Amino acid sequence: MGPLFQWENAMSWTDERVELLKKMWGEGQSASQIAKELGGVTRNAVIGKVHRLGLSNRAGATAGADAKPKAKAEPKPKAAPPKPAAAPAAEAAPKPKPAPEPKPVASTPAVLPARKQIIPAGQPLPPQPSANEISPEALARVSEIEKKAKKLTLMELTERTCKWPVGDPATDDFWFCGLPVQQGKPYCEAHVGVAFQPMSARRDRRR
DNA sequence: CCCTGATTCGC
DNA sequence: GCGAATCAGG
Repeated sequence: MGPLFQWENAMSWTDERVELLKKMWGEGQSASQIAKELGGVTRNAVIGKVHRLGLSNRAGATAGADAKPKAKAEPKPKAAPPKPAAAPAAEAAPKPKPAPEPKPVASTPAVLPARKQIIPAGQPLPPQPSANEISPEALARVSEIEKKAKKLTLMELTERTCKWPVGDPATDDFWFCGLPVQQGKPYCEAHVGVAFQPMSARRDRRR
């Protein structure tokens, strides 16, 4: 018995796994994401497989014409093998780069510098979500993630932890989200959603 | 620091 | 064929 999904005894590159790999890679997913999804493999493994499959170039998969003007990685002369450098010299392909990731273009300079006058130093700053109508869905998401929040203290925050404050700083029911931040952002994905509003859902409610 | 893919080479 | 180690760039 063991009706659970088998790891094929060795996580080999089965047809299905390869298909998923191709699918995700085609969708622009990163190797690490694919590896995580597949499980049992590292991103290196994924990248290696991707190359072996010959779909290294996501944007320039021009079959039959592999352009590799890059010949790096050779600071380790272990044997100094001969390198028949091919000279493709065919760089005229514009980079379409589908970019499946929606970029709401947050022009907002973060929410941090509110009143630098009262901020001693090294204090993250409390955004304080309010006076704003956030999407109900976003709020719901936030409420949900707050349950999973790590509830870190100010000192426990790092560059990679969500700095979204929850609760009242004057009470002991105050903590920071602490979930993994979205790269480049000070908050986790959910909180980024409410922190950076692309300006919408703004109903001019004139009483 | 984190991330990304690219490449090499021993297995 | 596989993927860890390494490299290189963002």
